[in-house]
Amino acid sequence: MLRISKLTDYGTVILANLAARPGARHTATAVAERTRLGLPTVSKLLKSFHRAGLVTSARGARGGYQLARPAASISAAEIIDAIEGPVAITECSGVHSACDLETVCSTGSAWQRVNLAIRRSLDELSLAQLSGQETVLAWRPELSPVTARPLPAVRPGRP
Amino acid sequence: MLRISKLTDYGTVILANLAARPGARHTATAVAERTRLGLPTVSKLLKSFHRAGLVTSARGARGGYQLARPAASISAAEIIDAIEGPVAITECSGVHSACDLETVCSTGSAWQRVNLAIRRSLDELSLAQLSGQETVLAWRPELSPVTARPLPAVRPGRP
DNA sequence: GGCTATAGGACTAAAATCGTCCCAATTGGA
DNA sequence: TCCAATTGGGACGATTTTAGTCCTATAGCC
Repeated sequence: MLRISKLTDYGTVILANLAARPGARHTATAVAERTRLGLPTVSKLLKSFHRAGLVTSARGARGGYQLARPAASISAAEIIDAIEGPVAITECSGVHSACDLETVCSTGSAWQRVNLAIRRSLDELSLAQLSGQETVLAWRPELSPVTARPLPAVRPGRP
Repeated sequence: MLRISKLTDYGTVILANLAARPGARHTATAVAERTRLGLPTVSKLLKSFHRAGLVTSARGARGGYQLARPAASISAAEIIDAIEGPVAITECSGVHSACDLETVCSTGSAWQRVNLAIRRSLDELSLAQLSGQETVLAWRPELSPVTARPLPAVRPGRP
């Protein structure tokens, strides 16, 4: 366990999809088609990303979304934050803890260190890396239309 | 988000409690009283720890549990594994992945690295550290009977 | 034999997550 | 100017996960 939610996982797929053509505007519908995810889901996630400032949007006809910044400068931590809120493996380990006995709670401070370590590795992982634009181990574009994601069938339970 | 479950959190409290007197045998009832957790919950968690080999047990009258190993050699990763199963932040990032297109999925391999980083920091954190036997920042024993946990009131929703 | 414990699993209740839908606001073009 | 396309925000229901309880069986001590 200790996993990111499915929504976050979808989110990375969606952002990776936008990252494939950073200059263009992408409608939620188009992204949904390319990723094989449900339109409502894609739409919802793009809204979250917009609120978090990771994508820019344009309304109306000819509207759509695009990355607000280069994929290399968007971190996995930001993606997770946008959808699930700040990373905190225990109640006490977040930045704004509800637990005011924290200074007394040695268990808490130990978890804090783990939390920081996780946070750090999440900060260091960029969308560019997640989308396979960097350090690609195996890249076979003929297997996926836009991103390097596996085919829909291998991810059971997709919408 | 990205947090361990409440049960796992309780689990560390329980193990820290056992670690306070490693030589003695502790009944589930006694641990429940000292930790202020519900007996059924404590009992269930101790069973899980027993199955995972983290504690030894003795049945019958005068029975009880005790740590199978020194607290310094039990890692946070083992505790989480015992209760939640192996750490894997995405479907694909576990050791035995269900996704056989993994070699094609560059997104997956990037998450794998994060997963390993998390795993590593969890491996390096010992129960001794979690229970405040090492690197204690603030230790005020008068505030807690056995462990360095905060008082019950500060953790809303405990059983 | 009777008391005290753990062992294992079934079961219920509560909570978080996921996915969908609806309607308002905005923009471009016929 | 009106219509079609598109995002913005939130409400809602369904599903899944997580928590917590309970019951019965088994094992050891006195």
